Amino acid sequence: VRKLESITDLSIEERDALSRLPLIIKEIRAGEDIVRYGGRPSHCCLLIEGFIYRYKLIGEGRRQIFSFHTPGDIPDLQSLHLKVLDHSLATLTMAKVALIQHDHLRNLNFRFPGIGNALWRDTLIDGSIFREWMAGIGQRSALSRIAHLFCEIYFRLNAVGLADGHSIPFPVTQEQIGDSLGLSTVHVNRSLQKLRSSGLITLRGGTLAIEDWPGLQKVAEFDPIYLHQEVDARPPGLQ
Amino acid sequence: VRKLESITDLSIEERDALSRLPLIIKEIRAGEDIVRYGGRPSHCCLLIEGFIYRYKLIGEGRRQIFSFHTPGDIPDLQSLHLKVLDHSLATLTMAKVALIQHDHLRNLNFRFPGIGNALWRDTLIDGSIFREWMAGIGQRSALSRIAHLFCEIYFRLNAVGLADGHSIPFPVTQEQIGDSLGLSTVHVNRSLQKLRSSGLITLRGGTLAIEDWPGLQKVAEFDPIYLHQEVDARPPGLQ
DNA sequence: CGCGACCTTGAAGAACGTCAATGGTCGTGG
DNA sequence: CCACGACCATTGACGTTCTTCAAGGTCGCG
Repeated sequence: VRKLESITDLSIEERDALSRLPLIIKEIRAGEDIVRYGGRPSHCCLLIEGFIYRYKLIGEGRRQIFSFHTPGDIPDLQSLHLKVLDHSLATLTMAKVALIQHDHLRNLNFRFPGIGNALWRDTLIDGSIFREWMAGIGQRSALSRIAHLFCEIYFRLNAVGLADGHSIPFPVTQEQIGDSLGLSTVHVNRSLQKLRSSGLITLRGGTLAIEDWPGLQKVAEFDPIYLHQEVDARPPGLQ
Repeated sequence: VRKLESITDLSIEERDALSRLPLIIKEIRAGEDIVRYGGRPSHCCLLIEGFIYRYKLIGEGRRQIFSFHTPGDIPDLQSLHLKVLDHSLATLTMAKVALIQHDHLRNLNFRFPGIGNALWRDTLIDGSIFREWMAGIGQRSALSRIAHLFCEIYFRLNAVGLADGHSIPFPVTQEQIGDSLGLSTVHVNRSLQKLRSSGLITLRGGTLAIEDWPGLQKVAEFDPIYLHQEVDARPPGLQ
């Protein structure tokens, strides 16, 4: 649970206070909304297990996905300071989340500014990732965008120890990939085939395998600086 | 200078502490970088006068602009917690900025958690705007994107009292509009002509006039919820 | 007056979207 | 165990949006 802490920053024995936070554990089925656009949540949502994503509906039947989240993330930390939610949060797979009351978190921030800063930092990284996605959607080709998404997800999962060699779980449909990158399903499909036939990746049954990291990174123009990883920023596990 | 405070949140007489902050005032010519990608600034930059923008270079000769900033903004507040800058900051016009040392700000946050929270909130709104832009670039047509940009800028300028009736200063070239929305200059030009001939706007010599707010808002599908304006969120001045 | 920065215009083409149909896989229920 | 349906991946044909290239045109300024 407190792997969140090791991700963002080194804390002292204030992790003691963290571990005493009252949590409400909740299981949610795949494909359900957790909180909705316009809502005014009174809790934050720490992801313990599974995958979730954030999105917003635009006009008629169009959807933009902003981010995919992996265990340890608190995707709606922002609701601590923004009263009304400007997007929705939904599950990709079945997920286990821990709800934390805003009041408790605020109290914690007050008593331990170090924790507050770490959380603040976390929301800033969130923003940095948005910028990178924006740049990708605005400037990169479809092929490059998809490759970039794969690089990022692999990198992030690897950082929290959820990569298995050069493979990661990636339970995202082609439609969802399209909605996250501003592409149609059909075009995602065709681009994926190119990535596959170039021997860069394999993607099947919710598992993504990076077959050629340098090659993929080159197609993606992936530079992980925007993820602001604290520590060694170790290069992905494949040798 | 402390109009920043009225924007984000109501502060007590901690505005006293704010006004005692040591500032370094600096004037910068139009079209210059203030801080660069990869830098490790030790100051934050409060914009007092003029317009500036944030951007990142992608691949060969492509550029993504993330945001335009108006007086009162602190565009690189994030550098307080993220050591290395993942994008650049540059002036659109001549600008006057106040540099504030990180240490001083951190100290202030420590002594007045209320200020810290307000600043945090500010960075969260920043992130919210990124999400909206991302959605726009990913899902909206060129016409709609441009209209949306105009709505946002007008709305923000109006909120800080810089709108003059239905006109605002908008010293942005068509190339820069294109770079911010993921469009080519040529296409921006053609789309602008459509907006003009529909009688929605006029844009000349760095001044943008909204001729038909409801019409523009409709084309843009503009919903200001994402700007998280505190107060009455008064509708734009044109009655 | 002339130069540079910006806006405008036309034509051709690439990248990507839409529509529509087919096939694969998996879980569920008969 | 098999059949069915739901969901997802795949394919082809065709259309649109947007890009690229290239050439003027306008305006302000030294």
